[in-house]
Amino acid sequence: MRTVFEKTDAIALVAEVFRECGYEGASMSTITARTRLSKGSLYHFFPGGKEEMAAEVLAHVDAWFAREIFVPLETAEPRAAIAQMWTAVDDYFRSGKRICLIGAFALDETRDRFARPIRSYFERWTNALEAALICDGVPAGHAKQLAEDAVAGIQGALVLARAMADETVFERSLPRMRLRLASHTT
Amino acid sequence: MRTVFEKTDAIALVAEVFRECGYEGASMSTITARTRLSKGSLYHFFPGGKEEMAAEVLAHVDAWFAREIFVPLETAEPRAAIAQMWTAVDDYFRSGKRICLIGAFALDETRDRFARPIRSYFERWTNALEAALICDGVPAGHAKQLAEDAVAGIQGALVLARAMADETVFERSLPRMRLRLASHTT
DNA sequence: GCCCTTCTAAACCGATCGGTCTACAAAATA
DNA sequence: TATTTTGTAGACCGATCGGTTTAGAAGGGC
Repeated sequence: MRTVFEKTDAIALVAEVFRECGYEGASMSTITARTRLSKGSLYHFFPGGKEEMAAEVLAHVDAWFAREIFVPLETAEPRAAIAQMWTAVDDYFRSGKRICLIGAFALDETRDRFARPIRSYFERWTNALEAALICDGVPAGHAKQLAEDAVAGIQGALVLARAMADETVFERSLPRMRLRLASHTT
Repeated sequence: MRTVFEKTDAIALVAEVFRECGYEGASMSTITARTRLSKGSLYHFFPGGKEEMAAEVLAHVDAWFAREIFVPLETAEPRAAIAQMWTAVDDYFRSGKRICLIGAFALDETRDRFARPIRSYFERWTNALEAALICDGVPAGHAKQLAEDAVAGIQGALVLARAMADETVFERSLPRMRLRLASHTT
């Protein structure tokens, strides 16, 4: 039997393995086992091996956030864009059952390998949110800190939810952060 | 030449390697290289190998937090204990240059290996902070959420600081969280 | 002095690592 | 149908993995 995949499918499958195991924890054998893709297929799609897989996965995640969150924050009406951000975040992280792959990569030494994409993901997110807040009337000095608090709060809620193996932590935390942020624009 | 170590020294050295590389990223050769401890020494102190090293490191970290943060929160006067918590946190994470090893372990599959200690570390922290807040007059329904927000906020600030390679993120974030928490007890 | 415990050093082991290669099946092109 | 392109399967490679073992140096008790 022969199942044919597209590269896009491969990226999504591999992403889930990296998300669960981390970069070092995801060996080629776990990747092949969990994705059901043979080494042949993987090296066909990613000639550069594990490093290329991770790089493309990071780019794929970044593209999703850019489309669903960053671009709206940068270009759309601020209130609507911020509302969209919270629902997209809740969607993406499946109410805390999924973690942020880019945040996870940032913690150990794999950060050094992918410093640029990791950094630009978080910088674009906080900058876009800051701009939207300013556009919505928040004082400039205040907006940057609120934006950082929101993004950091999301990351922290994911860590806590996973550490306690209790997704309700994330579910309860997200609406509170949303209200707290909103309270500064009204 | 022969340098003699105590087990306590070994734990502290190994802890730093796990903190920087993660569990899977810290191979025996990186551990021996960075700690300057030979395999012989390591397996003398930790007959159970890597897994035992990590377990003892987790216990060591937990003991530090218990002494400096959890016990004060559980037994001392609430305001003073909470103040002590913020300074201890700032101390421990060296203003964001260090990450939380237990938080990092929680993100990938090494969480499954050490689920119990990881979970109990965060549960004790949030529970102790919640109790101190209630003792200080915060409504019971409110206190748990404030406690979770504070602990998650710390973890998130560490992720963000490291992702952006900018320790000022943590330095600026911590006092804000401190004020926010304090504002609920006055 | 002596022994015995404690601790270090490194050679060594099978297993697994990331990565390469050959062989070939299925679609696409013609 | 013949040919080329695209993708799959898995044997295979040297390097490194976590772990074991042997050998011996340092220090304390006698």
